[in-house]
Amino acid sequence: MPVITLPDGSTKEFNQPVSPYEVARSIGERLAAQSVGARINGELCDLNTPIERNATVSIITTRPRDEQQRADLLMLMRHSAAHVMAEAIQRIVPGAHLVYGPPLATGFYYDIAFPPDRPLSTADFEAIEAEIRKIQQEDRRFTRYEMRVGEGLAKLREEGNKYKLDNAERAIETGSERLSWYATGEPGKNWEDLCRGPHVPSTAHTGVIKIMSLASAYWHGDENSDRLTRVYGTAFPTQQDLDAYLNQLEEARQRDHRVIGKRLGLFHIDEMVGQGLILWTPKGSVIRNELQNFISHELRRQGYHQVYTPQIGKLDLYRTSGHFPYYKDSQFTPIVDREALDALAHEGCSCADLSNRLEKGEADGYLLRPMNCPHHIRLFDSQPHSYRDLPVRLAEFGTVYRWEQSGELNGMTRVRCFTQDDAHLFVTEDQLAAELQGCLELVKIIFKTLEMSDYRVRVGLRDPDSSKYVGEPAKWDKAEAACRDAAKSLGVPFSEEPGEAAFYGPKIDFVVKDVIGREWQLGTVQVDYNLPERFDLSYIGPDNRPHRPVMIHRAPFGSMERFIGVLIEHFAGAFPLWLSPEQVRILPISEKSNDYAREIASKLRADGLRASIDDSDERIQAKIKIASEEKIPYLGVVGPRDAEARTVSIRAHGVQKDLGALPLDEFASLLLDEYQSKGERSLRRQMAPTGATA
RNA sequence: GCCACCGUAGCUCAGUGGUAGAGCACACCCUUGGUAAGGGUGAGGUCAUGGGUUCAAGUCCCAUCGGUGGCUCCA
Repeated sequence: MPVITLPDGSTKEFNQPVSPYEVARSIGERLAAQSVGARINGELCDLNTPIERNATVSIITTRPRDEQQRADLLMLMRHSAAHVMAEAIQRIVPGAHLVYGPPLATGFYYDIAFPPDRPLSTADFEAIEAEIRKIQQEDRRFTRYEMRVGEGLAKLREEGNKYKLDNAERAIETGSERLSWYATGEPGKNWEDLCRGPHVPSTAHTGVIKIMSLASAYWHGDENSDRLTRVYGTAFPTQQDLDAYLNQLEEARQRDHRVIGKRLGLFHIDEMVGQGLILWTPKGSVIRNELQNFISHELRRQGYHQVYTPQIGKLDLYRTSGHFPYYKDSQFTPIVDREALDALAHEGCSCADLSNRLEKGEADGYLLRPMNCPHHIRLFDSQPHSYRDLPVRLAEFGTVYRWEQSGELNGMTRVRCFTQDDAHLFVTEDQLAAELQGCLELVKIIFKTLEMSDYRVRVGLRDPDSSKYVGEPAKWDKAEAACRDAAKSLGVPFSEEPGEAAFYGPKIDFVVKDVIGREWQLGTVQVDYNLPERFDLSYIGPDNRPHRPVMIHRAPFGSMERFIGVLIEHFAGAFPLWLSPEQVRILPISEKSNDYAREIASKLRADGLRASIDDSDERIQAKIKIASEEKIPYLGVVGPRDAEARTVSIRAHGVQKDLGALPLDEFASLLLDEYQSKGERSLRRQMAPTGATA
């Protein structure tokens, strides 16, 4: 006799097992008609899952009441939409083998193995979507049936889809005692798919489905395994929901740093220079310089020493550090000097030989540096150190070079040459905790100054099953504990992720999302017991004996390129005053005021502001429009009235109106205050106290 | 690197085998206008590059280069 507890706390008793659908019907026919699934004791289930014991039941309908219900609805709908799409695809390409089709936060995908002679193309989308609509109109019920493990495996073997067989075996490994299928309609007669569910009641409940894109994916994510075609789609309850989503995607695209970077002329990537190599325009360079000055200032306060080291070093250096053997495939090829190369050529050494010898250390060369740490380590080690010297903190805006795979390159966020705001701290065991915290503090200062709050913190630990890490487990344990403790002291939630450590040590990463939802690691702080070992670093302790220092690698911005890429998206190109390439533009109403405008602009420039003037013969409306599109923070409009009164009429970016006039000197000093304070939009606030905003 | 798609004027894009287009930007002229685009004229393209098919290629095929979305990788 199950007693069903509903979300409002009320209960209903039934004298036989019931389904959520029947529970819904007992409440009202309309509810039942809108129902698509349920949470039974918190678990997402089919609408007709039998409930035999007392349970709490929450009905999921097409009219969600809260975020959780909406998420559940979308999950059910999209998971089911993936089936409908797969059925449609198999109607069009009968030889396609299904692999795996999960729902996602923004839609769903289905990995499918297509016959080599019939790959899927975007040209097929229209036909597939037409089939999808047919299947939806057929309104067939999602029908679940189960089999015992042995029986089920036999069925799958007979069907000859190795992928599904593999899915089943994996399910069994994780403890499933039965295998389940969902037919869209009648089992044995209609289309079906091995699937744990749950699903909506019928194909008519799968919402508005749109196929989004094609991609390739490796089976089990293993690049040596089969290459599958991943078909991405999405589904929403209504056309309006879908349109809103597509609209949102388009808006995100307009915020994309690659789009804004081009439109505002912040950086340039040139085919002739090379893939993944950023050319910083004068405007982009202003932003980078401001950020570097900002961080340099913080570093001086925290007792860092700035150093310069070369972009290149001997291969042996990176053999010692481990970078060369470990990351050989993602570095630029070593540079072998001319004499050595001539000699090798003379003895008939082939390219393969050379590569082999370089790898074995039988030939030497230079490497464009993939990391700055080896240089800093050698600099540290060039002098004997007493414990009294420590911590030694060496900082450098160090440019590094990495051969990223061409398919990975992405605007400023994934490049082949980038500059880290890098530093290496050489500390005693006792100093480690405090120094780690100091590093995290720095990252926090940066994120706060730039009003970036939407980030997550990841503590990257080693994967105990992997052999890719160097060093003794005991040291790893110590280092991981230090990272965990430091992260705790940060006061924000963090996740511990095994397998995310660097090869030489664990790390604390700050991860942000770009406009299309991809995650990028920015700031990072890493504890390293291993490189000091490899380079045999030491300092003399109070006991007059040598001790091994611990190293901290840290880069609060991460890479200047990536950080600024993300920053462009964060501000949608409308930078705060201190970062704006052009801070203020003076707009004369007509040619008659050009002289006064020039006078103002040169005064502002003399005060240290980045000021320009628009003395084109456009009308003032056009000048404002143009400046607004260029996202200039402040505009000074001047006409004869202002010239007479020695004032400037002010506009702020994102504020749709004239903020009134200020005397020239006052305007300049307010701008300077705002510039120096970084981030406070004080002038705008002062001029528009009613809270006019973007 | 892999799969799919894309590459036409500085930018955004139209152009399905038969004489290369539009808007914006740019140059010049008119306009001297007080808060989100005044008007006119003009210049600008070996249609990414190289091959091929064809009487004829921006358009079809192949290769290369570059980009986009994913996958894999990311010190």
